[in-house]
Amino acid sequence: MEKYNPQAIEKKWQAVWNAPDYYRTTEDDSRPKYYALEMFPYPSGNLHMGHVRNYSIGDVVARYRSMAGYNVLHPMGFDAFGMPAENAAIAHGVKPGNWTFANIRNMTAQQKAMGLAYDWSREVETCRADYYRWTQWLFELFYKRGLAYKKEAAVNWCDKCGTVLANEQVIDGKCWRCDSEVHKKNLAQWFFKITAYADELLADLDKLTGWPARVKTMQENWIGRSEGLEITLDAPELGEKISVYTTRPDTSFGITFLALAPEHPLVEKILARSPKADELKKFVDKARAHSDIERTSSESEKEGIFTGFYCVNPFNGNKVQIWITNYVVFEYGTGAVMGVPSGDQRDWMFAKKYGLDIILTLQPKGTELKLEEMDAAYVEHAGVLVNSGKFTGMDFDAGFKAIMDEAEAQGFGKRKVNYRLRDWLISRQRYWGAPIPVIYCDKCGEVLVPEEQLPVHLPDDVEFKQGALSPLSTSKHFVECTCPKCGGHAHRETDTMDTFICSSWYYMRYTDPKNDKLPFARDKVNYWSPVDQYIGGIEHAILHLLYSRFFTKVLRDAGMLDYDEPFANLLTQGMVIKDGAKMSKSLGNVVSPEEIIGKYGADTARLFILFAAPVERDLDWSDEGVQGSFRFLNRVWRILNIFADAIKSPDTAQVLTAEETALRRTLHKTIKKVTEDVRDRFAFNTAISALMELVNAMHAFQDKPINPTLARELARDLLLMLAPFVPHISAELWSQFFDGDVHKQAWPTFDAKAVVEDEVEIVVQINGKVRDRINVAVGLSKADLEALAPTLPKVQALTAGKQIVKIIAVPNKLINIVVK
RNA sequence: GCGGUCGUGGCGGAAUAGGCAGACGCGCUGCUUUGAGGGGGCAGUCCUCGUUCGGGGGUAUGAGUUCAAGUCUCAUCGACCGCACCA
Repeated sequence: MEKYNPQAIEKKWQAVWNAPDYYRTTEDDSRPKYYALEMFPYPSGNLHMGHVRNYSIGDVVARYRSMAGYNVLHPMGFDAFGMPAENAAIAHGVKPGNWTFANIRNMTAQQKAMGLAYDWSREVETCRADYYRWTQWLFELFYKRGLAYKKEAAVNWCDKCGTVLANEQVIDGKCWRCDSEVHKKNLAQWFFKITAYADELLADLDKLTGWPARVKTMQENWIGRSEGLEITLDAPELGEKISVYTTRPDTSFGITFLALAPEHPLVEKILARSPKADELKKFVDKARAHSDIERTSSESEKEGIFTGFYCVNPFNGNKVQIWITNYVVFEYGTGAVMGVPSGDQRDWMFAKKYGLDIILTLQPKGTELKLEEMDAAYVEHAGVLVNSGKFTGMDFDAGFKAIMDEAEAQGFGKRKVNYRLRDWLISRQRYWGAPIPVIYCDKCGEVLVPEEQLPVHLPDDVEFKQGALSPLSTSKHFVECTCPKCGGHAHRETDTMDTFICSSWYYMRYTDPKNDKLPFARDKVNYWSPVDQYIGGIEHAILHLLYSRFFTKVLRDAGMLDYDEPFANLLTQGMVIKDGAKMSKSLGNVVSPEEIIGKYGADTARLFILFAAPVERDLDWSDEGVQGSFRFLNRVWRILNIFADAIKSPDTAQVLTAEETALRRTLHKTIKKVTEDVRDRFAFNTAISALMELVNAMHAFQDKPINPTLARELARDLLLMLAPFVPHISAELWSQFFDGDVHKQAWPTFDAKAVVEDEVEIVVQINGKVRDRINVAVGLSKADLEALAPTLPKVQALTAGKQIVKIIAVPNKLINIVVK
C-alpha cells in the first residue's frame, strides 16, 4: 500500500485544475445559476489563516453547488489600491504598482496551492487601468445624477495616513487603519450623497432574509433614522429665528433653555453683540478645541454658558434662555437643541447644574409627579400631558400627534425625518487610488473629464513623502491640462478616490470582466446577480456592505441593472484565534498557512479549519487538532486501500449480511445529513463529523470480507462527499477506482429505502426519567405504544403499588409514564 | 446607558420542531501490533456512590411553564460584539 503523500497528490491535481478552461464559467448554460463569492483580499503579501478560512468555506459552497447541478460563478480578484503600497514606496522607494503586483503574484500562488476552484479568467485587479477606468466612469455617473459633489466641511483627518476619512472609517475617534487619533480639519472635499438613499437602505434591510440579524441591526443603527418635529423659535433681540429638532414634541411646553453647538452660525452673531463676549469666546474656543473623542463621549461633563439672550417658546410664549454648550453635535439636526429638563436626562442634569427652571409636561397615568421629589427626568414614552395648555390631559400618543399638528398649522413647526448617516466622503489625499476624473478650469470651473478620455491614468513622476498632501500634485505633467469645454488653462483634481469605491462594484465586474464598452453588460450582471452566497468577515458589516448596497441602488436607478440588493445571502465567518487572541505579529501567535500546507498539505489545512468550529464562530487554532485532521485523511486513504480489491471485484449475487445492511444504512444516513448540513446550514463541522463516523463504521470491515457492490458504493459516495472539503485526496482516490473526474460528478442522493430501519429503539421514561429502552417496529402507533408500556416487566416492577396517571407516547421516540 | 449575541466535560464543540445531554475530534488512560522520524489498531474517558448489574446528580445561578427544558418565560450573574451626549 502506498503511503498518503499529500505534497505529490496536490501538485498533480493542481496542475490539472490550472488548465485554462477547467473552471471557466459561461452564461450559456441550462442549469440554474449560482454565484458564490468571498470578499476579495487586499494584496498585503501573504495569505493569513483568516483568508484560508474564508476561501475554504467559499470553496465548499462553490464545489458543492457545482456537483448539485448549478452553473456556478466563483471568481477571485484583488482590492489592490490602498495605503500599504504607498507606505512601501515611502519606506523603500519601491513603486506602489511593482510592490502590489509582486504581492498579487505571491498570493495567487498561495491560493492555487489551496486547491480553490476559481475561474481565474475573470480575475479583477482594481489598480489596473482597465478596471479603474470604470471606477472613474461610475464616479461620473454619480456626478451626473447629482450624487457626487464637492463641499468645504470639517472633515476627519488622520495625520499618520495623511488623508481624510469617511465617518464609517473612524472607529471610536480613531483611524480604522492605523488606530491613530483623528481630528477635524476644514477642507473642500468630494462626497457621495448616500443620504439620498438612507430611507431605502433602511427599508430594504427587511428584504435581506439571508443576512445575519446582527449585521442588519448594525446597519440600522448606523443609518439611525428618527422621526420628529423641527420647531422655529424667535429670538427678537438678535433679530433671528432658531430652529431645533426634537423627537419629543410632546414635551414642547417644558422648554426652559436652548442649547447651541459651539459651531452654530448664530454664535458669531451673539459674540458680536454680547457685552460679555470675551467670556463667551473663551468658552467657545475651549469647546471647539476638544477632540472628537472627548466630545462624543457620554461620560464627558456637560458644560455650557448663558449668552444673556433669549428666544420665545412659540407654544406658550415663555422666555427661553439661549446657552452655548459643549455637548450639542453641530452636524446632526440643526445644531441647536431645545432643553426640556423634565423629559430628558441630559437636560435634567444640565438644568440642575446651572439652576435652570424645570417644567413638568408628562407624568405616568394615575400618578402625580412632584418636581421636588424627582431625582431624574421622566423619560417614558407614555403617560398624560400636564402644564401643556390645551393639550393638558391628553395621553402621550394623542398629545404627541396633536402638538405636531398644532405646530404645522401655526407655521412654526414641521414634521421631519433625520438620519445619523452622513454623506460619504470619498476624496483621499493619496497616490495609490483611482484619480478623481475632474478638471478645474479657470473659466468654466468644475468639469468632468470626457468619457472617451477615461481613464485618467496615474502618473509615474510623483514624489512620495510621509504626510505630504496629495502626491499627484507633485506631478507637473498630471496637474496641468486644458479645459475639455473651452480649451483654456485648467488643472486636474489631485485627490484619488476612497478604495471602498473600487470594492463597491467589483462583484458586478466579475460578471463581465473584459467589457471595454461599459463597466458590465446589463444582461450579464442580471444573469448572475444577486450574489447567492457572500462570505466574509463581520468587520465589513457597515463599511463595504453598506456602500455596495448604495451602489447597487444607484446603478439600478441609472438603468444598468434590475435588482435591488447585491447580496442575497451573507455569511459572516468568525476570526481565527490562537491562545485566546486574534493571530497577530505583535503577539507572536501567527501560524502561517504556507507552513501548514507544506507540512500536512492543503487538504488537511482545509479540513481542520472547517471542522474545528462552526463557520460563524471564532475558531481556536490547535496544532493537535490539525494532526487529527491529517490522521483522518490517512484513515480514509487506508480503508479505501484495504477495500481496493473488493471495489475492483465484479458484483456478486450474494445478499448483504445484516452487518453490511447496517453499514449501508449508515452510508445513506450520512448522505442525507451531509447534504442537509452543507446545503441548508453551512454546518461543515457536523458534516465532517458525520463523514468521520462513516469512516469509523467502515473500519469495522477492515479485517473481514465486504460485498463488492457495497464496497464500491461506499467508496464512490464517500469520495463524492469529501470532494468539496478535501478536493485533492478525493480526486486522487477517485482516479484509482473510478472513471472521470470526481469534481464533475453529480452529488450523491440518499436511498430513502436504505435509511429506513425495521426496528427503532424507544426510550421508556417514568416521570421523565429514562428507565428502559425497548425495540419496536418502526412506526408503531401512539395507541399501540400506550398499550404496550404498562406490560413491560421493568415498568411493572417500578410502578408496582403506584397509580399510572397518564401515558404519553411519541412514535419512534419515547414513552413517558406519569405515576403517583 | 441603548441594542444584540452567548454561557454545555480537561479543551474545540454536538444535540436541526420541547423528547436518550456530551456526537465527532483533541487530550488523557489501558491493551495490542518488531511500528522503531510526532506510526497503526482496539477499548475506556461528565461527576459521584456501589464489584459487574445498578442508583443519585449534572448544561452559569434562582424561579416558572410542561408528562418532558441545554432548548420556552422571567429575574440575577458573567462574557463578547455593535452603537453611544443624535436631542
